[in-house]
Amino acid sequence: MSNAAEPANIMEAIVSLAKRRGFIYPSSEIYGGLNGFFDYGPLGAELKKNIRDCWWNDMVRRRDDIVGLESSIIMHPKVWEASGHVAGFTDPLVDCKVSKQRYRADQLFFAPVYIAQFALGRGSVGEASPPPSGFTWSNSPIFYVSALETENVEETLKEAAREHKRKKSIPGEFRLGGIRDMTEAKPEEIELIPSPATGEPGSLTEPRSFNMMFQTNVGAMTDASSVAYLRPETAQGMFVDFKNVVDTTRVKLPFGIAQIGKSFRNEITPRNFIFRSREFEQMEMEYFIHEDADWARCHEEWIAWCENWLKSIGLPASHLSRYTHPKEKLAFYSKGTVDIMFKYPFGVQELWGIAARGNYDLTQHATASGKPQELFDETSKKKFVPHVIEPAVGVDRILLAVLCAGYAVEDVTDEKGNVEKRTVLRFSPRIAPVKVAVLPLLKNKEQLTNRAKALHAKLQKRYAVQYDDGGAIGKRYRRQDEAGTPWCVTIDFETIEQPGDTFTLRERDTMAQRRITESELFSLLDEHVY
RNA sequence: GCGGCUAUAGUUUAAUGGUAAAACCUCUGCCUUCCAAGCAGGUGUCGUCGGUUCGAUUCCGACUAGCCGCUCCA
Repeated sequence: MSNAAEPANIMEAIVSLAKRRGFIYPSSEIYGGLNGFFDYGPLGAELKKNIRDCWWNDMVRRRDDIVGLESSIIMHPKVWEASGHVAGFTDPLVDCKVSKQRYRADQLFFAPVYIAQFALGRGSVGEASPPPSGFTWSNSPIFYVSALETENVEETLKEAAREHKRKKSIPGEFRLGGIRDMTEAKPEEIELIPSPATGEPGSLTEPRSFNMMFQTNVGAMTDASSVAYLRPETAQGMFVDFKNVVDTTRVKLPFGIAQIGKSFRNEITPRNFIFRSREFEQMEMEYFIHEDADWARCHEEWIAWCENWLKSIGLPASHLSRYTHPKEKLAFYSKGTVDIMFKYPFGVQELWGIAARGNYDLTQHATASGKPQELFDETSKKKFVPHVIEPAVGVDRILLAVLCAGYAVEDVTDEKGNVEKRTVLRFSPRIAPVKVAVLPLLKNKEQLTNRAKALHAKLQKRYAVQYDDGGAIGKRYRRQDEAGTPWCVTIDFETIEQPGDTFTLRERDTMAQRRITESELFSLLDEHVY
């Protein structure tokens, strides 16, 4: 059961297998591909659908307190203003071309420096304190200084100015012009501002803003009034439709609204296969609770629920861990966020975020829309805005996790003692793209193929199954191993010659074989596929 | 967006300034009584565009995509 693949190459092997077996293709490949986008092939589409269905069934259908929703991908642009995405998604960045350092423009401060000189010119500049008698300030800045955001930016900048004066032997008093950050720099100033890394000007780029929301235009006109965004998260749909759900579905606190759907983020660096892509699918649920409810307990319950759900689709507990966001890094409205982490081959990464968001979102939308988002408390006779616990997970990240966790290359020793490699994807039967493969032992015996086709047709009504009569039986077993099919049933001579109508059931993980009847097979599937 | 490395069949890899090879996979046929058997066939515009050259898959440049490191990840 050893994992023969080198850890360093394991992602490469998984990407290669995913392509070869039809799980995942690069998007638009015949045109050279498109960075950050992927297509799901026949097996990938089944796998992904199964993950969605498991989640939807467990989260919505098998609970009495959660209802489903499908909101539109393009929503009113004001939704994203209220949610903070229009402002908060813009992170202008500045690069230093020499040191290759990158800074957030709003965290990189600069100031022009003026030097006292004899009063030869036409008066002082700016709003500075009066110059010493007999001197006036230089008309234009002699040089610029810069500093990263610290507790005392002004002092740091002054220190930098003193240092520069000393190095360049510039005499006289100095004063700083207004301190600004790089987002406020004029184009002609960029060249003059020194890089914090080198201390020399000329290497900084203009601030470039990376708003991660994809923009489009709605309607025939392409102007400012038609701008709309592809949603960067599905959550806002649940908040915006909160009152609709409350008014039309008889839900009572605590209750949740769940949604599965595509979201879009123009990521600067898509990386790690489908882990961070620009078009991805989210499964989010907003669980609304009373403002006086014990949110911390509810939060913990949802974290545990999510962990158990991940285990139920076959992710090993050994690969799961928790990361609690430090208080000081939380958004001001957040009471706490815990990420369930997964040990991917490329590192331990965020899989499922469970955030206690207070009533921030509903309050924002109430303010922005002018429509109160309140419920009435019959006990206290007061209106209140519910708080929310939000478990948010990416389908694609789960799919990658089950691919990585299930992938194994084993050494198999045959009867003659030869060691061969067996590649297998150990998907849980719940999510496996193919539940069972139906194989006639031999292709050229009609009795076998007829019985096999009949069984296949019967299974096909309820389950994703495959019929395969190509090549030797061993090869077909291995082919199903690579597709992650948990069981194969082989129609052999015992099936048609012995009483009992039994088949060979071959298990993927152990390669063990046993006899099984048709009704036993259906019971087996019924037990494990739900 | 920056730096380094890379791009040959579906996959993994060769060779070569004179238009390419192997294995595996896949498909068709034959054969095959339980773990990638065998035989016979089929499937390739060397990522794209341009430059140098009599001639470029090979050398150069740009672009696109991938990997690694920065950066980013509300």
